[in-house]
Amino acid sequence: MPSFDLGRAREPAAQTEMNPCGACPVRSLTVCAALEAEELRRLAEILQNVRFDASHTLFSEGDTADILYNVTSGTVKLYKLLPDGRRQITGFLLPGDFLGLSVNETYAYTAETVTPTTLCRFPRKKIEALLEEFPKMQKRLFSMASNELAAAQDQMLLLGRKTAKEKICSFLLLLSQRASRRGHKENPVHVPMSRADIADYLGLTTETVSRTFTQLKTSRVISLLEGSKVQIMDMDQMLDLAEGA
Amino acid sequence: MPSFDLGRAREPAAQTEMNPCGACPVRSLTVCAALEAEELRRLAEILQNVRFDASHTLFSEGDTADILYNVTSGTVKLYKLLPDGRRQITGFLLPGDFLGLSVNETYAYTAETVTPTTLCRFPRKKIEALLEEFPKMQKRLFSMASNELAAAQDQMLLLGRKTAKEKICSFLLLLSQRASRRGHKENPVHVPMSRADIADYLGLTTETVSRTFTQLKTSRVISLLEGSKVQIMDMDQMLDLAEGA
DNA sequence: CCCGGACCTTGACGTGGATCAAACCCTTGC
DNA sequence: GCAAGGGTTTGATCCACGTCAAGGTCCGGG
Repeated sequence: MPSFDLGRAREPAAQTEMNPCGACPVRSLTVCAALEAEELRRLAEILQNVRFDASHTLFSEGDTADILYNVTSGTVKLYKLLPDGRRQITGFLLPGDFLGLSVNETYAYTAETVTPTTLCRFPRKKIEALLEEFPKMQKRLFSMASNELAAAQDQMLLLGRKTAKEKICSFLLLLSQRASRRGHKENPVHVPMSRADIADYLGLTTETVSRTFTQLKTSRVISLLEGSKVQIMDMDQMLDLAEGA
Repeated sequence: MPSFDLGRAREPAAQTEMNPCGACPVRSLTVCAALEAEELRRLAEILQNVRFDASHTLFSEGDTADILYNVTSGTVKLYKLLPDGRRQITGFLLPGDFLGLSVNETYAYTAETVTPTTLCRFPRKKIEALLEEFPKMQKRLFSMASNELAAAQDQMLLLGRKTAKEKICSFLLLLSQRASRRGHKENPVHVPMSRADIADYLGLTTETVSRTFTQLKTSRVISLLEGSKVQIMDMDQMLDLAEGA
C-alpha cells in the first residue's frame, strides 16, 4: 500500500514561483476565493504545487492526516474498502475541490488520481494556523463542507433507492453540471473514469454499467464519442430518467 | 404537506426560562459546547424551546430555510423523496444533533419527528449574526459538519456495497455507539424507529428488515426485548457481520 | 506489424432481495 | 369484550442485477 510518495512528483519549486495563487485558474471555486491579495500571499508561502500520473495513491485510509490538497487540474477519486475488497467510491474530485479534511488524526478514505493531476499541497498544521487568523477562510471552508454534505445526501438517495438506469443518468447529469460550473461545455460530457470506477461509485458492477450505457445508446438518449466523451442527445428524457419520473 | 406548525407546539416560554442553556443536558455534545457563560446567555436570548409529538413534520424539502434546530430529547428523521414516492432516510438525529443548515435558501430534505421530541429553535438570521461574533462557534459547527461528512461516507459504503445482514448489523452497532457517546447504556440498544424507517434508511424493504431481524435472532446474535430494545448477545460476531469479515 | 494486456462489451445463468399476499399481532376507542 | 387499524412477521413468487465466461477493442512496445 504505497503512501504519499514525493519521489514520483515532478520537482515543483519552479512552478510554485511561476504560478502563484494570483494566477490560479480555479481560485474562484475553492477556499482561496475568500482571500485578499495579502492573505493569498501568506497562503502561497505554505503551499507546494505537485503533479502525479494517473493511478497514483495520494494517501490511504488510516494514514495520519497531516497533508491537505486542493485539486488544480485532473480528477481524483476517494474510496473506502471492506475487508474482502468490496469498494465504494465516495466521490470524484475535480479542479477546485479540496481534500484531506479529517475528524480524527487519520484519513477516513483513500485518495487516488484518476487522470494525471496537479494539486496544491498544504501542511495541515500550517493551514490550521492560517484558519485561526483568517475567519473568512474558515467560513468558506464551512460552506464548502455544507455543499459536500448536501451532495452526500443526494448520493445516499441514489445508492439506496435508484435503479441502475436512474443511477447512470444521474451520474452523467452530475458530471455535466459540475463541468458547466467550472466554465466548461456541459454537453459532450467528459467521462475520464473507467467503467469499474463508475460501478464502484454507483453501487453497481462494470457489466451492469456497460449494459446500461448501450441501452441508453440504443434508445438514442446518449451517444458515445471519441475520447471518453458522452453526448446527451435528449436532455429532457435524461432528466426524467434520472429521477424515475 | 404540513410545514412548520407552531400550533402543535406546547407553549414554551416558561420552559425557556426554567431550562436555560446552563442546565442543558446535551450542551457538551453540540455547538454550545464551545461557548462561555456570557456567550451562552446571548444564545439563550434568541432561542425557543419547543416540543412536538411523534410523526410531526418540522419542515419539508424545498421550504425556505429560516429556522435551525438543535435536538434536546427524542429522535428526528431526515429524508428525501423521489417523484414516485420512493424514500431515502439520510439520517436519524439524536439529542445534541443540529439540523437545518442549508446551502441555498431552502432545506435539502424533510425533517420529521420519530418520537415525541424537544428542540431548541433558532432564527437563521440571528444564528448567522452570532456566528460572525463567535468564531469558536463557527469552528465548532465546522467540526460537527466534518463529522457528519465522515458518517455520510460510511453510509455510502453501507448503501452501495453491503448485504442486508451487514446493513442491519452496522445499523444496530451505530445506534449502540451513539447511545454510549451520549452516556446511555450501549447494550440493550433502544431502537425507536419502525421497520419501515429502518428499511428506508438502509435501502431495503420492511419485509427484508423483518426477515433479517428474525434470522439474527434465530442464530442467537441478538434478541428482541420489551419496549423496542435489542440485546446484542454476541458482540464479536456482530462486529464481524457488520463488515462482512 | 504484430503481440500482450487492460478495458469494455455481450451472453447465459443464478440469486438476493423485491413484490405480492396473507396472517398475526398489538393498541386504542367504543 | 370487541372491532378497527396500524405495524410486524411469514410465505410464495418474481426479477433486476450480479456472477461467470467469452470475445472484442484499443493501445503501447518490441
